[in-house]
Amino acid sequence: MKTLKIPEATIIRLSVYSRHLTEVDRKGIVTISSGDIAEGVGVSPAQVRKDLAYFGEFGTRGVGYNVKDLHRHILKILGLSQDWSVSLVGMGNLGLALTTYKGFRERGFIITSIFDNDPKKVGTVVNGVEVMPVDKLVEVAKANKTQIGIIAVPSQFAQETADKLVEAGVQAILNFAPVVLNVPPEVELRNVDLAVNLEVLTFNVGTRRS
Amino acid sequence: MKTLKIPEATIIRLSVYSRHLTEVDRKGIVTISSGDIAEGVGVSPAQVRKDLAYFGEFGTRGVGYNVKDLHRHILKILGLSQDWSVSLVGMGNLGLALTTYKGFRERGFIITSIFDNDPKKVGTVVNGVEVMPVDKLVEVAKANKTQIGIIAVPSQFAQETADKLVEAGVQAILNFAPVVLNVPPEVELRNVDLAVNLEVLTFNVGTRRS
DNA sequence: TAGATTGTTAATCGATTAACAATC
DNA sequence: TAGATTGTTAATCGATTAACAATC
Repeated sequence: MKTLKIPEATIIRLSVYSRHLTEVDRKGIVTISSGDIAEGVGVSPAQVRKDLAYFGEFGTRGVGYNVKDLHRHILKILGLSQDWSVSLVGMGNLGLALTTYKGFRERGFIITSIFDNDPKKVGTVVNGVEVMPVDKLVEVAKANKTQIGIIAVPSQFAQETADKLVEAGVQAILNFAPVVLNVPPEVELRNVDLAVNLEVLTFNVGTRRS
Repeated sequence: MKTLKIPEATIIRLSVYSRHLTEVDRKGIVTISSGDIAEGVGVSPAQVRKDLAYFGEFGTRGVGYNVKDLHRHILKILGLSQDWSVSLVGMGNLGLALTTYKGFRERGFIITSIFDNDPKKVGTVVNGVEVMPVDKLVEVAKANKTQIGIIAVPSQFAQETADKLVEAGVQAILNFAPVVLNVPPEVELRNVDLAVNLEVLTFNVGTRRS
């Protein structure tokens, strides 16, 4: 098995293709070409074929790709042929939104524990999961074999939360706090910065030739 | 003024530098080198200098950059030396989280109108802004000179929401629905897909040599 | 066979890194 | 002046696009 370096942009697009294939499959369409996929998601056909080619040969020349088959392959590639146990830390408005976000469960991300330090929140049940004090994080997340931690706490508590998640043995962390976190290299870290997205927009608006 | 094409990655990093400079300035530090910034945000010093060089010469050789001065310049570049009037559509849990998100107001993004079609939500006041029916969107957003629209509605309503925002004359749209939207080229569009972020993580976890 | 579409290579384009002259 | 650090160029690395042979 060759381990070519895969561009992250390719992974993001695979995720988008996959969602598109869900739609296409729902419509009962059996076969799809790279051109069809490309049109559906707004990239070039060559890009679609190139992205898929990193992982194997999934199509038939002259015909295209079998929708169900390709979809299965992409889900497998993305690691979505299994469920993932997720721990969410921080039950503010963002935490609540993430907990109830349909897109997570649909893709196999199951929130199995929730932590917050607010005594008013501890003990309440959100989406079927009881909110526990952050003190319990390491113990509970370990016991649950939690694989992914989501940080939705205020920035000043983000690093200590990350430390606890690492101690609990998570493999990956998704961080919504706009700070740079330090985690050991064996833990995958990804940052989502909501304000940055608006700032890219305002930069683009500002530099538009008009 | 030369209009070199600026990488989007540069814009994202400028946003990160800017947030770091807020911290540094708060500590009372007056001068900072590209190496200090680099260390603070986890990139290389050359990258910092290159990013800044797209926009001018902000430092002093042998000395570094004046913190306040550089910060002001970056904010100006990002279009943050003015406030932006933002309209939020969809007052679900995500909409609520976005409305109360401190990071937006801090950076000059002011949510001036909120729309939802749920009669139970219409008329309520969230963070000082009254929720209005989506029917009113075009009229109200126009009257407010709304510049940015945020889409936080279920996927199946995302395109019609985008259409209304375009009709209202917004310059940019931030879309949280995991669908591909069509908007005219003069409207800037950016998609935030929360599930994709988790999928990049699970892909990386799955392909780790271990 | 003729038409269609993949998989893959080569060419192009773009972004990052390294190195260093300029200069405070 | 000596030391430090920028701004910028050249070299490297990586990703996208175009083209086309393979093949259904």
